[in-house]
Amino acid sequence: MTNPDNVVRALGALAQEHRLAVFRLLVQEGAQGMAAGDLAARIGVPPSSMSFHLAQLANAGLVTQRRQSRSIIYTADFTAMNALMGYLTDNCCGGADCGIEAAACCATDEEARGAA
Amino acid sequence: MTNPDNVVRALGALAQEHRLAVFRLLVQEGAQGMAAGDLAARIGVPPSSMSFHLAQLANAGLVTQRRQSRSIIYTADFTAMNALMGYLTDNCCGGADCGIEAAACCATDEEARGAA
DNA sequence: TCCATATTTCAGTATTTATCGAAATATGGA
DNA sequence: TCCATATTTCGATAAATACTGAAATATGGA
Repeated sequence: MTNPDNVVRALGALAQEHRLAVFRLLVQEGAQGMAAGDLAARIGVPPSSMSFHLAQLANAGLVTQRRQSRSIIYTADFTAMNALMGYLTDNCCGGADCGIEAAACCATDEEARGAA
Repeated sequence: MTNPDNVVRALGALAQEHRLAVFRLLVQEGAQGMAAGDLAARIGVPPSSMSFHLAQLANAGLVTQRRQSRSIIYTADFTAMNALMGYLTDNCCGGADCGIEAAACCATDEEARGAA
């Protein structure tokens, strides 16, 4: 996530009403995640549209997916999210002491997927 | 910056190679900021293109501008940037204790503009 | 006033993106 | 195997965005 292309792709993925809502929902769900169909119902878009949006988020590395029986569960990738925010604030104010903090949100993605 | 529309606009503004580079440059410049023409030269795009991109960033509230003689100096709006990041991580993991930190980067915008 | 510098607006074109119904694919269970 | 559920892919259309040269606007100084 440390190269401009990936960051642009991630920001572009989030720069859309429905995808932003999906991502925030997944961030709030945490490691549990949510199935594609549930997301479609919750956000209020047809399954095919949700699939399109989820593909963009996944392509951008912002969400991961796992199959659970017939459903595909999507989970926010917190590591990617933190890297994204770190990129935006990188070397803030030329490195002067200005109180910047690298946001560390939630568990790492490996933990979120229950890799334990 | 706390409503989805504004956030989408801000993310869309950053989701473009040149604008992302401009914003990061301004973040690194801090309160000093940089003139539109200098930005165009530094990024390597024609002045008219830079103007287009700066307008998008300004419209999204990510940068502010001030005139200094014949030049227009652009400065990153750190307050907006922090609000943006806060929006993405809002209620992370359902509010469970997961180590989330609201990133506080650099000075507030008022301070950055030298309102003292 | 006149000129040089700095930036923005305009116009036209090419590219990308969002949308969603219908059809295709994949899984689980009887 | 056959059916129901869950998701994705396809196809076509509408809308938004990026790009940049030329012209317009604004400022500062002689």
